[in-house]
Amino acid sequence: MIHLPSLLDLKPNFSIPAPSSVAPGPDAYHQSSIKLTLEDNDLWKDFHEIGTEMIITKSGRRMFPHCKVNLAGLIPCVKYILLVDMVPVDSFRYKWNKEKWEVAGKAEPQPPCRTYVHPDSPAPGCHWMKQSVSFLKLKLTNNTLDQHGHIILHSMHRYHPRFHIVQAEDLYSVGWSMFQTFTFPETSFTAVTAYQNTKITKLKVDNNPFAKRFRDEEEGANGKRRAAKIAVCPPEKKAKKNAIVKRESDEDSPTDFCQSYEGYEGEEGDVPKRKEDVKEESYSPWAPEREQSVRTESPPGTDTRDMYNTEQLVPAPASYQPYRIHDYAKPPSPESRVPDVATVADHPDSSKSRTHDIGPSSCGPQQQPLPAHHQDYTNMTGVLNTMAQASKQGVLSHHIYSPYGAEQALGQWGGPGPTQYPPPPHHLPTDYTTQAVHHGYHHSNVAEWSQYPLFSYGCW
DNA sequence: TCTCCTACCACATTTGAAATGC
DNA sequence: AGCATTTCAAATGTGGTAGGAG
Repeated sequence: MIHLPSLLDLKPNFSIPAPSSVAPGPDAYHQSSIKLTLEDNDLWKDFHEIGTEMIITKSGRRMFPHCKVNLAGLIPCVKYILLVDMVPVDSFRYKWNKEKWEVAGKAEPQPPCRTYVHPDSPAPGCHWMKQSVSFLKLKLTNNTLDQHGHIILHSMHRYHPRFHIVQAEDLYSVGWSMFQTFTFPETSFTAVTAYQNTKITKLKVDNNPFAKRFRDEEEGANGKRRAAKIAVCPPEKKAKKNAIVKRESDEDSPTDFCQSYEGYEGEEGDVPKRKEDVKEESYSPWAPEREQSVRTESPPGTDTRDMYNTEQLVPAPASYQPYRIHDYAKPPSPESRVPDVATVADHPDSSKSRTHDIGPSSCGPQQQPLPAHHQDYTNMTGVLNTMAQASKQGVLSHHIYSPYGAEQALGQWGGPGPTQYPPPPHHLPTDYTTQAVHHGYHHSNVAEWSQYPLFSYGCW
């Protein structure tokens, strides 16, 4: 069992650029070309600047903004599985005190770690790349006994989502598949059962169509309500909506979300106003964090996106240098066959028609992971050890927070009915994890990528 | 007393089936 | 008959709020 305080000590590990020798050469492996960009990045940053909060409820609550990404660089004919999980940003519990977050003690033991598998999974790369991928239906809960597969979090704790792209034919081969992980620091948030920061509440109300009735725009409750309705859902939009409805999967992230958000600028110039507020007040919801120079808002006057493009499992270093972690799947293990799809909100089988539309039949033979991967893996042994060290100290693994210890953390998957919760995969040895490597993408909100065994993190 | 959590509320949006039109 | 579009109601999601637990 890892002691929580050790996590802080490890933070420097992630601020140390890896030796350049570790960086893959230009012809390293094609996975390096995979790009994952966060949609609504500006909205996320708006929230992040204030200190994003996400409501968690017993029955499960969607995120807002919800995770929506664009993928590029995948092999069109190869099948991939997309997953999201939540990892603690640090080892603290927080409290909201006088307009800012303060550390309120050590984090509670990590609740059962769960991973949300995108319902379209598995699907060929062309499917993922043809349009944005939304995790709208992902839900957060504070109910540790949740039976619905929602992601379980602790209130008043900070988390950030990780996106995993697994090259796998099906969920049962995830255990030994190639995968890459992406994170966006601006998507970090504090799980709460009730909003603490009124600025966050306002931002949510202003941007979330479901909360439209709480907007205090145009005075006059009734007139306002009607006006808002007309503005957000004009006739042509409704027709458009109907078309969207027919589209499949979580892609359904209502376009209204984006549209209302983007269009909202026009209304009373509210968005710029908000930003001004933030600057003027030098608002700092994360005082403790800043004291540590661990992660904060973007430096002024720069394109912060590159700086956010950081693959990491702890808050980004102050330098905001982009990193990526390399690693490779462990050779297939009979015991690690079954991925933890127990945590899937919508069973992947629901990938159904839309996936099939562009299914393998149109793409020719399926490709298997390239042998080159193993070669690279071999070449990076030294780096792997470095990361393994960090992992052993709990940086990479969820279970470091587990109240059950490693074995019991695994055992958590045996809980609910077998039909809902397939057998748990085994952890892979952390020896396969690697040190972060500096990487210089220059795309806007493209996350850096990493590769390491899918089951290296504790919940698997 | 304070902090945090829960249940409930009213309202907006989403969803999908039925109705209608071409 | 088949398809596209529109309508409508149920389901779902939202933040606010009161009250309870610790």
